[in-house]
Amino acid sequence: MSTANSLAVEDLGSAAQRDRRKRILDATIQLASQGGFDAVQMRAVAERADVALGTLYRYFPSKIHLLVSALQREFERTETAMRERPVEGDTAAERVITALKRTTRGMQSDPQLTEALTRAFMFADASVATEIHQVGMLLTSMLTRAMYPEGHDELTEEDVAIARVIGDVWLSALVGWVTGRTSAAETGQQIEVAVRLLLRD
Amino acid sequence: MSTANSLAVEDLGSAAQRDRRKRILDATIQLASQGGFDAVQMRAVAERADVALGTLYRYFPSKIHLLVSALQREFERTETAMRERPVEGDTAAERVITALKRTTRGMQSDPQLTEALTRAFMFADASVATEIHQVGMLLTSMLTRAMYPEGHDELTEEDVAIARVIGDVWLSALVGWVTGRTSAAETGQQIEVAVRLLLRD
DNA sequence: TCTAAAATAGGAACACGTTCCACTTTGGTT
DNA sequence: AACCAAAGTGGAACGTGTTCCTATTTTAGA
Repeated sequence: MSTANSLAVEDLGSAAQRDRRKRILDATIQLASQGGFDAVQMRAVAERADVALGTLYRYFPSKIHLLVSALQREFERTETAMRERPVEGDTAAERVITALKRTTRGMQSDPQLTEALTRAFMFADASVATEIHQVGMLLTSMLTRAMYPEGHDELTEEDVAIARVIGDVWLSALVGWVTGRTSAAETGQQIEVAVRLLLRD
Repeated sequence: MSTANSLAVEDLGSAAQRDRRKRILDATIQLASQGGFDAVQMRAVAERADVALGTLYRYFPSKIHLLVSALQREFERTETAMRERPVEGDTAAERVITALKRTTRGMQSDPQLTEALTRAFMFADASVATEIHQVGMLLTSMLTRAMYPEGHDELTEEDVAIARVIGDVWLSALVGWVTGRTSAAETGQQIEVAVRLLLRD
């Protein structure tokens, strides 16, 4: 869209557009935080972001896109934080467990928000593939970094496979918790067991 | 509800009620099979099942309940079939892989239906906990039976944990496939890798 | 500075899940 | 056989995601 000066893959447009986008995502997170998935109503988001409904749909073509994009932004924050302050621990298993539990605890401290973002993620269809993929990459990279903190560039296929399996379990556990099928403690257990099964060294 | 003669946990009511329930689930599966999640519209289900909209809601309090109940019925069929013709294979890993691939292939032969049922399952909230739990039990029992075909009654906690992790991976893989993020081949790969990581003996 | 194109505002309209209501039918009890 | 409570019918109505349209404002380029 903008004629020059696009930094990379992402072209965020003018400052005004970046600002609108930010306002929309902020409004989304606020509403989700207060009332979960159902409270994120497109008219409410538009109003709170001080934007017309049509504009909201120009930026995000559906409620699911909107929520998954919000998830992506939150997740990028988490990933940055984790990169700045890496987890400690003697074994890969310990570090991964610590990293996941830290993240999980963060999410569980805002249950409504987590519910909204997780449900959106799980409900997303093919049209959201791009955003979903990015979130998946972030998760995998977070996990492999916890496995090999010192920039090992020797990631075997097995390493990546393990990270992906752990990611799957974590997502399932999160869904279980979000939908009230498992307690926070059980969620932690579930992750810990899986990691120990996969990373025994 | 019925005064006497309730066999067990499930009380399915009179023959007419069983028949209505069956007609509704049949209609659901037909519509899902043709057009996926979006095509399962409550008015359309009611019409095809020859039932009033209010009656449909009396039997199934929401679209999600309806679809998850349909999933449950389908899954029970699968589980029975698998019980009658157990998978063969020398190791637990082989048998589990075969069982999952067989099931996956069955689901992939009706993509729209699978999409509808899987999305409903992932979107379900706490109010569907009962049905979800039953499906989870079916899946775990299918997996442990593949792991120990000859009625081993010595299921350790680790065995169950492994089965659960495999189930999680399978679900994630299925979601990935349903939402067009991964191909059928990749889905099989993903499952196979996970099982081999977890069941190396 | 002026102008055409793009973006936004504001809001009506539509679709589908869900609820509700008035009326009718059914099935078991007396 | 008459009766009553439960179940079912048919359809209106409501909420929220989504689409669409016109008028206005902003932006980029000549």
